[in-house]
Amino acid sequence: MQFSEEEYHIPFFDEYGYVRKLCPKCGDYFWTQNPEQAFCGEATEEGCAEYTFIGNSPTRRSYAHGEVREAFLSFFERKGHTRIRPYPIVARWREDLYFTNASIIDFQPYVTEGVIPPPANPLVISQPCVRFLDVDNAGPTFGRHLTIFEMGGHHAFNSQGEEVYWKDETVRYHHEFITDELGVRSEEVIYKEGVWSGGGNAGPDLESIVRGLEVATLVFMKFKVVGERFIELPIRTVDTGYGIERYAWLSQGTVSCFHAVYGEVLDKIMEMAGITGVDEGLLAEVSKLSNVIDVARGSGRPEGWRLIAERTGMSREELVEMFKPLVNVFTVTDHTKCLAFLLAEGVIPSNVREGYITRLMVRKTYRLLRALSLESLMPEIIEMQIDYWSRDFPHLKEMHDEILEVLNAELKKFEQTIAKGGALVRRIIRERRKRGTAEIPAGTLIELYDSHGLPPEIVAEIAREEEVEVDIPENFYSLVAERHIGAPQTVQSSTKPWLESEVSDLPETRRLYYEDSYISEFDARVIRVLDDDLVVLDKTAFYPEGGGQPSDQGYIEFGGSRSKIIDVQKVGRVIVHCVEGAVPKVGEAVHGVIDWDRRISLMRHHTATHLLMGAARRVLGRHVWQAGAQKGVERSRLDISHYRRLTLEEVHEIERLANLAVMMNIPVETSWMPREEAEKIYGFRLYQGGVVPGRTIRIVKSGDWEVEACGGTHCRTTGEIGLIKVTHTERVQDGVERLVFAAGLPALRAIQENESKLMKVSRMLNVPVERVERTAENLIAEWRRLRQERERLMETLASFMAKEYLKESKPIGSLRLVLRVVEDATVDQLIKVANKIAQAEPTSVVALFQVDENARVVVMVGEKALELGVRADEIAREAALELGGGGSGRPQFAQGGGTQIEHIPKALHRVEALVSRRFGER
RNA sequence: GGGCCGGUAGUUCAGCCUGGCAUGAACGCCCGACUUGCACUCGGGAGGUCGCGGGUUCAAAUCCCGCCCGGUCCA
Repeated sequence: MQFSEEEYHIPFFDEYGYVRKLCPKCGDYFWTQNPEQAFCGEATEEGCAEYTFIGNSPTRRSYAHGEVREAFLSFFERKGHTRIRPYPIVARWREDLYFTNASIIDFQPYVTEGVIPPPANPLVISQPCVRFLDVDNAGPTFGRHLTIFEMGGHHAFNSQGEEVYWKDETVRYHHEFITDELGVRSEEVIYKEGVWSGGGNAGPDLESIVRGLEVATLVFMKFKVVGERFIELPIRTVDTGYGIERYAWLSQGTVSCFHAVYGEVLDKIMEMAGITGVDEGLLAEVSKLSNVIDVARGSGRPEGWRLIAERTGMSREELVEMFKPLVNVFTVTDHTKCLAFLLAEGVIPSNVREGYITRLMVRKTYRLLRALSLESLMPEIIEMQIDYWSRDFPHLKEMHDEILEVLNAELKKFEQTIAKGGALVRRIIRERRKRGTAEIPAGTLIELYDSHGLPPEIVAEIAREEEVEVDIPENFYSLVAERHIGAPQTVQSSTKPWLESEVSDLPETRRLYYEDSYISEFDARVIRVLDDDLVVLDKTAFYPEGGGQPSDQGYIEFGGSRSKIIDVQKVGRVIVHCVEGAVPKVGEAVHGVIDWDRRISLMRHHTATHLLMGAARRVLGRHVWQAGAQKGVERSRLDISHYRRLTLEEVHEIERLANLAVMMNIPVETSWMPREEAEKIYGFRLYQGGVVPGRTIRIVKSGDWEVEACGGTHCRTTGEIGLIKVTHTERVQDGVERLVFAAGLPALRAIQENESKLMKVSRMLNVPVERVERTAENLIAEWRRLRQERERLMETLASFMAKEYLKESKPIGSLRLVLRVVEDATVDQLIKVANKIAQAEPTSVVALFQVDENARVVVMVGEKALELGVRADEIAREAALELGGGGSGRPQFAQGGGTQIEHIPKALHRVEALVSRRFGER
């Protein structure tokens, strides 16, 4: 996709004498005031330019990170923009993203699609953004890419009725900011044409480039992307992104962006890593070319390496060796800030979603620190980041303890993984060494990573200690990926998608349950019947399934008949009832009655969910978020994010606090509020239940205990819940704990059921309840003692039996045959006896039979007999054959058996015949 | 959400593929010898519902199915 010149040719360019040129290197069009400018001037990977601001700033003065932010925000405030506070970096209000990766994300999709008005128009914001996609670039590119950065955005939302500003003004604002405000000479600013698309939207954009560095992208979002086609949006959005860190870098002209932004944090990490006296001049040369060479990996464009060799007189290998630790420090500096921010917003490292990304980042940082021998200092570094950044983001300081708690728990886990894996690797090496080959094949390497989480570098490191070299295949990670292809993706089928069009012409159903959640009977009129069992009414008190609350049930009466309502669903703005039995006609009046026992129980459970959520946050910490919930009539469940298994004490405390909230009999207030107002008052913790669409949202507030955006039906006061009992907890995934609980009468029932069980046990033990525990302990101890006692007796008995049986043995040649059926014995016992006989008499051949529903035979051969060639497995097999079964074992010991117990005599005879035939005459 | 690995003595594990004695291994623990004592070393000993529940089989730690618990990779 490409846009025509027309899309970019704005009056500003003509007025300022800009000309449009085509860059022969990267093939992009750009606008410049300098007719001599040959290339686009951006330090791209293609090498259209190099950084010329290093040690040579184009701005009037140098700006610290915070100064750029403030200069940007106040400049646009003066230009009539309203300053907006930044949103969270965890984009909990969106289902398609984990993190806020641009300032416009804050306003998608509701504002950009016209569902709700923007908080201000135009507005300006400096939004911290997280881009995990850049995780491998953050560091090696000297700070051009960062996993966490601030995006300055001035946004205008233009609609038919409200035209704010569009392309020309946007570029003029930007130009004024960069020239008048920051003092960059106008002819140094190049605008490069581009096409932006993302999040289902698209539009032309202009990138602003100064001395090789792209410092801003000015996007004019005007299309919705549907398949291959671009459809004009009703709202045209000015979506600008100013790289706050890049402006700071540009203005300071430091050797890296990290030097410009991270101040004392970078200094301290450098100091910890023992990196001192880096040749600034050399560093500057490498930095200037960091767009075309990757000094950490030794990769990049050959002409880049040639150039750098010319300027520095150093080879690629020398440079890599020298710069690798430095780049590692950059990467660590970036990642630890990102982690501090993520953990501050309550992300728990886990094996799913944003938690997994966070875990990956913790582990990568740990590995890098390990390479610098600093792994034990990771908490300290994170603490430095908290300290440094809380000047601008005070919530970091507030979450200080929880950030470190979660981090330490995660580090401990990883250290355990490594320790366990290390032992495994050493075992594998020893095992292979025994078989002659010590090296570790690629397949094993992949399995170690995939199943045991051991990165190949760590395996190699351990192997080196064992003096084994490991070859890591180039395409290691694609080999891992190969193991995962063919895993079928389960697609959830949505229920009756065609239904929406069938009812979209109908007016919104009046929701009586929101007017008064205690309405249990109502009169209404049928306005549509579909499919012979789906009924739409003009108004209803039946709650449709939603927000984890199941639909109501009950019945409707009309014209003398009564039909059950078995399901209620919301389709768009219309509520559809699924009827069992006779169906009313369109226009008919119906009387609806809700199954009130069911509904009131659901209401108790729903309100109880909110109270438990509030309790969990109080007991476990503010990192706790709802990760899912399902209400039921008898039992409900609430999934919460937490970094370790809940202890019984914690569960009891949550239970206690929740019931305290019940006893306080707090009024539960529900109200409809404009989204932006609610967010302002209560913050984003409103969205515990997940995404809540719409311009106004329903707020359910239980005093100071808990506030959530929620569409469910609730009790009037918390006291109506009566009782909350957590019946069970489980771990649904790493970092998510499930509380299963009951509210109201089912809670009482749960307690009574437990009591019944306890009483039953107490009766069985014939002791009072208070003594049950002690008695059970005694019983177990006694059972243990008896089992050991029995073992000893069996042993004694076996010795005795062995002696007796040996006396009655029959000599055959030089052998002694012990052959008999033993009454009331177990196979284990027979083995013991046979063992003792064989040990006492080396010439013995023992075949002992045991009979119950089946017959079994144990055969044991003494040492001498074995030397003579008696084969226990042969005897066992032949005897068992006679019994209609099979047998096998080793020459010295074997067993067999069969179902035909009537053939025992034949089997006995066959054993004797076999032994005498083969060994009789000797 | 899906894939893979694992659950056996207090701990780390072997045995499982190919069903047939858990005389399992190492460390730890207890007793004894050596030693002033400790450590080391040597000798002896205790310690197991083989995660749980079904099934197949004469016979299951081992094979099959389900569940529980832990680890790990991917989206």
